[in-house]
Amino acid sequence: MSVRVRFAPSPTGSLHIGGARTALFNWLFARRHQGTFILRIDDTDLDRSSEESYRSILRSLEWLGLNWDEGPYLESERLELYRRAAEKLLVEDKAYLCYCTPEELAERRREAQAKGLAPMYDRRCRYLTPDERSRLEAEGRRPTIRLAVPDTGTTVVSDVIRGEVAFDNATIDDFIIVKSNSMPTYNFATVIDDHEMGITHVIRAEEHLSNTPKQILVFQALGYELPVFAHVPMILAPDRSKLSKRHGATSVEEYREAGYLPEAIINYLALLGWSPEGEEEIVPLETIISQFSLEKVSKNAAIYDTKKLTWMNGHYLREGDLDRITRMALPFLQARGLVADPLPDKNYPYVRAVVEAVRDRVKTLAEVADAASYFFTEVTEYEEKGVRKFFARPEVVDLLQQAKERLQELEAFTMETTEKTYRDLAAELDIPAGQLIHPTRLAVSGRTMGPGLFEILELLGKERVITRLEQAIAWIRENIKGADGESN
RNA sequence: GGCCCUAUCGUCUAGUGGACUAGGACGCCGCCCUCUCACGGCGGUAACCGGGGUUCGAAUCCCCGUAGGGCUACCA
Repeated sequence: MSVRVRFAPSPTGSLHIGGARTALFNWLFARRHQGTFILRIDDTDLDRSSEESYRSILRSLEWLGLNWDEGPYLESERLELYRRAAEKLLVEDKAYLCYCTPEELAERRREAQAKGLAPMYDRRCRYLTPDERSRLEAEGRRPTIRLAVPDTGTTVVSDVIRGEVAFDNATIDDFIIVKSNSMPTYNFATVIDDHEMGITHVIRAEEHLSNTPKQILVFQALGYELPVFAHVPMILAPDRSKLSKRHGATSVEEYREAGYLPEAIINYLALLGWSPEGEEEIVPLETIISQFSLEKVSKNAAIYDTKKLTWMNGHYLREGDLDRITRMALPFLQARGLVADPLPDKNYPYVRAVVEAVRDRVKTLAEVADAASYFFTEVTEYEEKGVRKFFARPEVVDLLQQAKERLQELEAFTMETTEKTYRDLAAELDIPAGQLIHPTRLAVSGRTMGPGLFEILELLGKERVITRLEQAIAWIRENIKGADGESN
């Protein structure tokens, strides 16, 4: 039997990293077994579902490369299926109409808790007489449908990751399967869909483990065959609490906007709760797919660690195909107004070269843009620390002046020729090359760190280098006391 | 409160009774490389939640605590 799995988010927010990992594990499992990965949207909660969330989730999945083979199916478009199933259970007396209102239920729940009792539904509508029923209906009450749960016996969840987990039926409520607005509840719709869609493996977050016996009861009531269950551990925020917005970036879209690469997120997420055979942490997707197995998924909840993700992102940024990285960096450069949008084709090679020079020393696409600014704009200020260190020396104006003159004579302005010029000059002056290099970097970039100086010079080109050198000399003369040997 | 899951360095994890002096990765620290910053290389720091068992032997099996998490909704 071929594998069929599904990812079934509710469209009540953007895809967060926990959901992304659940989707990833389903996707990996499908790909590993040449199965089918289905996307289903569990939008039975009319109040909380939104079109924007739906679009955002699809966008995130696509961006991550978690392509689905079927769907997206919307539960809200499959209501007839749930209605028929509920009808069948009603006819077979496996479910019943309940006329209690939410207010009444809340009140009884509150009372039970006050007495220290388990806040379970008291099943009062389970054995209503026809008279009682028509009286309640006459009151205009809109009923829900509840499953008639056996009060004895146990329901065992057989879970690939956790083994056999037994639940005492007596602890399970006669839970609602159809709401009074005739929408099915999650525990009902999910069962029918999993059955109808021929889902063979239900891979989902651990928060659903406790719901599973209820679903199994529905499977059994409907006479459906059970799928295999696998409950993957939750992903927790750094303070061990459940993930939420107050923990900073938790949605896939936020990571995308912060300049993370999909392959880094995929690699990182794959290692959160699962581990490959070797000791290598940078694992190509093909390897992850070929090695992925539910049995190797760990049981304990994981706390996500942005530091490791960032490290991985830096790796993929450095190693990735340059054209692709450049394309991905482009929006970040444009957002800062550094390059035109759209970028004229003739400017592409320069942007590409800048990205190449800069990407070795940053970890995100946003940082690529930050580190590249002076390749696209004038240098208007010099880093304070660098000024003190390199511009404040009395001989610096003379040094920059000499360097400028030598560079001016250059025909070919390349990494090699500029470096030779600097090395030779340093040798002639009998000073370490650094004394020339550091002030020059500050002069042409405004910064004390960055790519190798000669790489910068070649990229900037002779004209801009000379101009920036002159500007720096003027700036020093104006701002640094006693900078010019002859002025006092 | 009831039910369920989980428990190895700060974090992600390897580990399925002897190969454990507990391995790897991120982070952090140091050194090397070097025009700076990174990269890279080398080295270091750091963990089996506690208590009882079982066993010749326990990180590994069992029990009890404790801690964290989940479910207990006309949310999913």
